[in-house]
Amino acid sequence: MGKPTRVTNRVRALRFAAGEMTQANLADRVGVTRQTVIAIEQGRYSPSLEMAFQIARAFNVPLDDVFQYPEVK
Amino acid sequence: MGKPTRVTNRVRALRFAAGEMTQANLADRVGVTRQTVIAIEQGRYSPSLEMAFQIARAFNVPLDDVFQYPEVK
DNA sequence: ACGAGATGTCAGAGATGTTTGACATCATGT
DNA sequence: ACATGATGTCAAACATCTCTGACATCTCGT
Repeated sequence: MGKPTRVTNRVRALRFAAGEMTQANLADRVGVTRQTVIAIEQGRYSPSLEMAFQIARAFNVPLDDVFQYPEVK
Repeated sequence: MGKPTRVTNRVRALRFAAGEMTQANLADRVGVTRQTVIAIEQGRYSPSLEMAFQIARAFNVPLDDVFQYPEVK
């Protein structure tokens, strides 16, 4: 619905790297719904800052490891 | 309006540190309105991830230098 | 063949973030 | 005294993000 975001992320990769972590697992850990995880993995929109922090924490990595913002506009 | 956020920020400090940067200046640079800058500086809500990235870029610092997320919940 | 788990789609309702515009206060300089 | 710029408040419209729930597809194990 929203305009596609410029922010990219490595959520899916990190999730697999973390072992048997499913979308539902991650959603639980972060405290959001599976829908939201799906939408983010697909880059349909960028999450709120709070959620971005929580996701990074779920993987125990800094925020910049999960989300990237392209150089210029 | 929104529930107060857990995310804290150093926008105001960075703005002063950057010299004569006013709220309106920053808002322009980042592409948002002055209202939004005010609300964020006051911690009334946390910005979107995109905006957080843009703000960090406006100050030429990493995102974690501007926004912090407290340890636990 | 069947059931269960993981991923995905769709649509609508609800919550949060952003804009617009009008106006108030304080400090500064002329 | 007046004008200007910087900061702040308020309220309502608007945009974006998140949730709920129902359902489809694929894979895997039994």
